[in-house]
Amino acid sequence: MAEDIVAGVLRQWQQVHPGLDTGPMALIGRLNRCSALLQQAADAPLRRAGLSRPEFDVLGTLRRMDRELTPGRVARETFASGAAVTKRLRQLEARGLISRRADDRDRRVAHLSLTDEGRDLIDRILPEQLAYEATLLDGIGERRREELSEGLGELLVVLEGRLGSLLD
Amino acid sequence: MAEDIVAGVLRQWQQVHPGLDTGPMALIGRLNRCSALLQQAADAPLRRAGLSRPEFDVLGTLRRMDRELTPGRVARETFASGAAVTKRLRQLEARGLISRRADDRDRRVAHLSLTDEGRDLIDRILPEQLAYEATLLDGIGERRREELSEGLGELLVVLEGRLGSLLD
DNA sequence: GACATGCTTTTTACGAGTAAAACACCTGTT
DNA sequence: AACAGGTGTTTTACTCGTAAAAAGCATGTC
Repeated sequence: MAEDIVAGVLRQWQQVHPGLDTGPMALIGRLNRCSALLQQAADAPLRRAGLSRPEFDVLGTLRRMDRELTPGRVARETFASGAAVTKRLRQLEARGLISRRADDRDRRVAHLSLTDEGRDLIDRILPEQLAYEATLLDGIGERRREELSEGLGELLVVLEGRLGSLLD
Repeated sequence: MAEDIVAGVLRQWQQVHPGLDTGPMALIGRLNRCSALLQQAADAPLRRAGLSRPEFDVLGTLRRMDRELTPGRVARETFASGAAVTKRLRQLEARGLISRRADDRDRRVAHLSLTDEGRDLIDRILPEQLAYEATLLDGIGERRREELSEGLGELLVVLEGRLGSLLD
C-alpha cells in the first residue's frame, strides 16, 4: 500500500517535535489536500463550458431548488458572501443564463431564475461533471466510498453545529 | 441521527432529475464543505497570531524540513505557485520571520531559513493550533476519526496518481 | 568564447473574493 | 406623517491568487 503525502509530513513533525499529537493534522491535512486536488482536477468539464465552480454552484442551486430565489438566498445556499454573489449574478445575467424579476411588494429584492439557456446548460453539464467525478473516484472501492461519505456527513453535522455556535 | 446539508441537496437533485447518480456529489460535496468549514474555523489561533494559513504553511514547511529550502522547493511543498510564494516570502521576510541566503554557485537561487523569531513563533503556535483543531473534531468518535484519516489517505494516493498523469 | 536552451525567481496585469460602507427600501412606533 | 431601526443588495477599497512574460543566470555545444 503506497503512502500518501501527508504521512511523510507527519513523520517529519514527529522527528522535529517527538510526541506532538498530530492526529488533527492527519485528518484535516488530508481533507484539505483532497479537496484542493479535487477542485483543481474535477472542474475540467465545467471549465470547458466556460463556467467556474462558484458559477456552476449558483446555476445548480437555482436548478435543484426549482423555483425563483433571491440573491440573499443564493448566497446562503452556496455559502458565499452577498458581495461575491452580486458579482457572479452580474456575469451570469450578462451571459444570458439567469434573469431577474423585480418583486412588486418590496422593491429591494430581486427574484432570480434560470433562462432556458441556463437550464439547458446545467442539465447538459451536470451529468458530464458527475461522470467525470466518478472516474476520479473509481480507484477506491465502493465500500470505501460509502464509508467516507457517511463519515464525512457525520463530521459535517458536528462542524455545522460547532461553527454555528462558535461564529455568531 | 441528524442529517447534514448535503443530504438535503442530494434529495433535491433526485426530485429534479430522478435516477441521477449523485454518488460523486455525496462524497466530493461533503469533502469540499468540510474543508471549507474547517478552514474558516480552524484558522482562528493562526489569525490571532497575525498569520494566514498559507503563511503558516510556509513557516511550517521550513520548520518540519529542518533545513534551508529554496523558494521553488517551498512552492512545491506547499502546493502553491511560484508567484504566490514570492509574495508570501516578501511579507514573512519583512516581518523578520525568515531570512534569505544567496547561493554562491548559482546566483538565481536563494536559501530560506527561519529566523529565531520565526522558529519561536511556529513552535508556540503549532501546539495551540493542533489543540484547537482537536476540539473541533472531538464530536466524532476516535474510531471514526481514524477511519476517516485512513480512507482519505487512500483517496489521496489515488488522486495524486490520477492527477499526476492527468495534468502534465 | 558565443549562443541557444532551460531553469529559478520575480514582476506585471488582471480577475475574483472580502469587509465595511453605502444605498434603497420596508415596517412598526409615536 | 415622520422617523428609527432593520433588512436586502450593491458598491468601494483592498488583498491575494494566477498566468504569462520578463529578468537573470547556468550549462552544453558548436
